Amino acid sequence: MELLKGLNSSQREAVVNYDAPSLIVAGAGSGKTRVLTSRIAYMLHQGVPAHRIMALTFTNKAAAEMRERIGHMIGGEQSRRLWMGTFHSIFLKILRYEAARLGYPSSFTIYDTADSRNLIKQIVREMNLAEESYKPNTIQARISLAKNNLVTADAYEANAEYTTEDRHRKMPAFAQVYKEYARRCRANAAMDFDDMLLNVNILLRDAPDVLAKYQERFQYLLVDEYQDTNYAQYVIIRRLAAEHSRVCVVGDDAQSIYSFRGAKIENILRFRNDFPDAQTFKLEQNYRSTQTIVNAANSVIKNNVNRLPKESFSAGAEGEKIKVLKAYTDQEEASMVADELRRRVRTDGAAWSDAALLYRTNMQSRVFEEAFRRRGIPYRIYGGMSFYQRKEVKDLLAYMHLIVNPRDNEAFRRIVNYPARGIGDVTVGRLAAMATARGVSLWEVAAGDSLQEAGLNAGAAAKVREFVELISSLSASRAGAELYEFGLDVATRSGIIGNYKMEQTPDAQSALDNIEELLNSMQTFARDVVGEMEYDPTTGELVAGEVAAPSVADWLQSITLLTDQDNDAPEDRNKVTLMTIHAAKGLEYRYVFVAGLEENLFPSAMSMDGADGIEEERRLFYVALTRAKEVAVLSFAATRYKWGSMEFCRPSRFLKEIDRQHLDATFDLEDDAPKPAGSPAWSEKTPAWSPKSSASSPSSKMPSAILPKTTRPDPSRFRKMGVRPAASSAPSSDAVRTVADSGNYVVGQRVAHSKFGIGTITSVEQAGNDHKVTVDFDTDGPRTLLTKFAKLAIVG
DNA sequence: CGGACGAGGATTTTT
DNA sequence: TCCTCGTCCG
Repeated sequence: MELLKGLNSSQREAVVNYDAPSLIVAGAGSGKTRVLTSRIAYMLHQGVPAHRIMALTFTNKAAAEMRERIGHMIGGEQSRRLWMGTFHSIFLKILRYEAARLGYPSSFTIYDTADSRNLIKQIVREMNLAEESYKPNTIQARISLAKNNLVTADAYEANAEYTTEDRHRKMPAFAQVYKEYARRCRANAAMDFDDMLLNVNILLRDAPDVLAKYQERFQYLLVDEYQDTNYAQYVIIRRLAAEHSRVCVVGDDAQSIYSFRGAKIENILRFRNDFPDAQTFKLEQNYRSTQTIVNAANSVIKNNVNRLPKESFSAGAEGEKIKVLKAYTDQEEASMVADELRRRVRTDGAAWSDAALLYRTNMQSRVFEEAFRRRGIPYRIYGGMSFYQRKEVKDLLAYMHLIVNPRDNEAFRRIVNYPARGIGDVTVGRLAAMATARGVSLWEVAAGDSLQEAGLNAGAAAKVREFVELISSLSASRAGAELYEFGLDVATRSGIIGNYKMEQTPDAQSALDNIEELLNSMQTFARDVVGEMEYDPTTGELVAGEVAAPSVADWLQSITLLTDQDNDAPEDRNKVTLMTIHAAKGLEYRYVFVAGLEENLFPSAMSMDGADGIEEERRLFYVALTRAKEVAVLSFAATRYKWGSMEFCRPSRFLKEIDRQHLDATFDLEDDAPKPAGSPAWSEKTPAWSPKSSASSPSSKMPSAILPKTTRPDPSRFRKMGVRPAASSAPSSDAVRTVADSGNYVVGQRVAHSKFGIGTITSVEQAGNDHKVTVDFDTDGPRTLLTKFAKLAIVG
């Protein structure tokens, strides 16, 4: 049969035996995605209705790719009806649909990590707790851990073990903070990431009819990257599968790298206990990498105790030995890596995009950026500040959130005085006091007629009313308007655009670029969604036909869980990829460079106090190595700058764990005497879900997302295309100004956009001081753009 | 009330 | 080193 062609025998077994619980243990590069997509396609082919299948993936990108591949195999009509996505995005749909059962409006807001940390900070302040011992990050991590283990605030408070532990950790009031946090989220009609999973569990536990409905609906469950699911996700699966589902989980215990986020490797280790009649399929042949790389990776991972027996092998070429680069400083490391990379790519005639540089922490990227830039090596960085976490984007989104969900107090606070409109802390404090007293939202107080009673003077009250007026009128205009029009309306009338335009700085311009990008995404979304079929989440039946016009709420929903990936901008092609190893999961490159192989960096210092921690770091190293198809190069430095001061480093123990026969090192690793191994004694009686002491100081940064460092158009592009930059709101040369002011935007004019390419203007409209033009792009279709954003260039 | 400036603190990984 | 928070002044 066509679908099974080219599969090896174990892959084929894993595909055709779809009617019983299955554990597919898939080593790195073993064709896991292929098996998963083939299995689904095969099921569809055998007559399983698409709407009976739920496939859970680790990222949205993975889901999109699988959907596309299945579409090719079996047809888009069916693949579109599959429920495929991350736990969060799939269950968000169900949560919106069933929100009422949980006492939420279906328009509830989703708080990202920054939102929830702000709220925690505020609560700690309000409760007058010592900020030294109640660090927001610590609190957040602990709340997250509790939720991931399905411990609600009330359950937490009632558990003496937890509260005793909190007293020891000098946070006796933690349970109260947790309770208040949960209360406030609910009052704001908001859920954080962890709430989504927790609430799904509550829903499935407390609403038997809902449970039965979805059990009936989803009779086939597939879970990818099962080794990285947490307890909450595990219970969801068990609940849904309890009636008659066939669960198929796919994963590799050797690649479990998310325990800091609550992932439980035990889920995959114990699958066969949970489903005693499960069949196991092992995919051990690695089709990705050379024998050297696979064997080297095996030699490292065998140092882990906690693992499923499995030996992956490669039938490919033996390949080059793994080169190890030793540098004296982190700067030199960057230079050596950059030189080596350039040499490889050039001599092999490879593309820059064939190479990736992986590191343990985001902060390591900086020196490499410099080294690459100096050599003119094109690169792109995944990670760092995500697009959706930029201030200007969050501000604009806060307006939309407040409009969609007026109960969202956090959104209210964020924008009530941004851009500055004279509503200060004192005023907000008075509003908040009354809101608390009356048990209503800030918005309700602000929009009510008790401003005077709240203690506001006439001036403050007038400003608040003006703000209320603004939001109300924006809210009213949303009904008739197109998505993009509405977004533009918000950005303009809120004063955000004007505010940045006044600044006339590069930062402000970049903020404007980002706002434009956001507005463009509304346009793209609207265009993509219109005409899509709409299906009932419960039955999978076609609802009312095609989606006519998406709402703001639809759009917000689509972006809240959109984190990274997806943003494959065309200008990012043929560049070296720089990213953390975590971000590299699931990807592959011909050349992989892994930098910073030093004790306390990789393995990270934070992981040193337990055997589990080191094993996870080792798995992370395993993941890093197995990203390489042909060549792996490892590097480390003897000294490294940290917080401005120099530190000495020893080579990572992982280097020594690699079988020497696979290494090409011009020096003796043993020269640098390894530190005595960390004591393996870790506490025996921590509660199953309880954080180890180290787990409570998580990062304050939340990187993710891949955006090019700057989104500014590269001027050289214009030169090459024989065009010149047009209207710019930034200070610009006279020549440029002339182009803009002389109204060169006329119908029929050919123009270039840094992202959408070249197109023809089909309409021009005056919009205040600016022009609103519609451009029919040659490759990308028609779009409405504002010339004030200054990304259009006149061609010719 | 809002902006500018200075000091001090922080860095593991992210759906 | 860089970013965030707090304080001070207009």
